[in-house]
Amino acid sequence: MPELPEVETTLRGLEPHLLGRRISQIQIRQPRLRWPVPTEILSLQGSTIQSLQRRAKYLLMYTDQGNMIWHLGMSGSMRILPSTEPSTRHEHIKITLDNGASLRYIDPRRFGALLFSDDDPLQHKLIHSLGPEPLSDDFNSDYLIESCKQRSSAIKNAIMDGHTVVGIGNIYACESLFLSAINPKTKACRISARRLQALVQAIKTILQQAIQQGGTTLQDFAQTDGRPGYFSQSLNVYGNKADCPVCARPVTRITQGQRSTFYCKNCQK
DNA sequence: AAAGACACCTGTCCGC
DNA sequence: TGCGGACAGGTGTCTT
Repeated sequence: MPELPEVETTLRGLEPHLLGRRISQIQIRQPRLRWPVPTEILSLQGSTIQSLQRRAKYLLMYTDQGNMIWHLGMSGSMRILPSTEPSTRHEHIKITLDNGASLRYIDPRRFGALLFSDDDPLQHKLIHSLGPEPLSDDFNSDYLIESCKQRSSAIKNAIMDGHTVVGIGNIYACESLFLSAINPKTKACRISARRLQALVQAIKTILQQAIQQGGTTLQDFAQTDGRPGYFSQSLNVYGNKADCPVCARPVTRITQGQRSTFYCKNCQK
């Protein structure tokens, strides 16, 4: 999916089009997403969108009649289009606004979700027990050192676990470990405090840069205006497309937790 | 509590 | 060209 920078990019693209707008119609073209789209969503027709928020990789939409919790899964994206624009093959949800614009949810693999929340979406069972936001002050070296102390798993798996820190998926895990020169296979509990501090900094730097570039597009992701995410050009190891930019040796691909890991054996010890 | 495997689904790419 | 298999941004759930 869409990792944190792609969800943040989506939120920023949507905000100016949605805030204060009244929802005139909600069409569920394909209810079979990761979970069936609840029919309560339709009760938001006629409501006014008051605010948007991102928590982890969830996009929260608050209206005066209830809230929506969105997740983009592996291949989801959102676009703003004129309501007259025809729907395409994998467009599963269409929300028509009172000004002739519309929000479209597109997701070829259908691993994404749209859920309804009567009360505080931050207290939803999928969300309430998640770890800190990586760009917040709560995610700092003291915190990461403490949470790695007892962990026997590889550091890459540890930072992709949403109970440690949210928002980091396969791409940004690989890129952060490259930037901090840490071998992804190293057990979390065996990494020095100094190096974990460097990792915290690397994560914050990479995510901020990716947000500035509008995220990373591999196949499906697009910004809300249809442009791709330009951080793809800044990837150092993910995708194995080129040699290591530091030492020029080939990038290595291994499998960890059924996901591909890309790293430089020479630079990441 | 923690770690690992599996499932969900569609599309693309590569080798034969 | 066609077909089979591997692989793809995530994460809840089940099993050890």
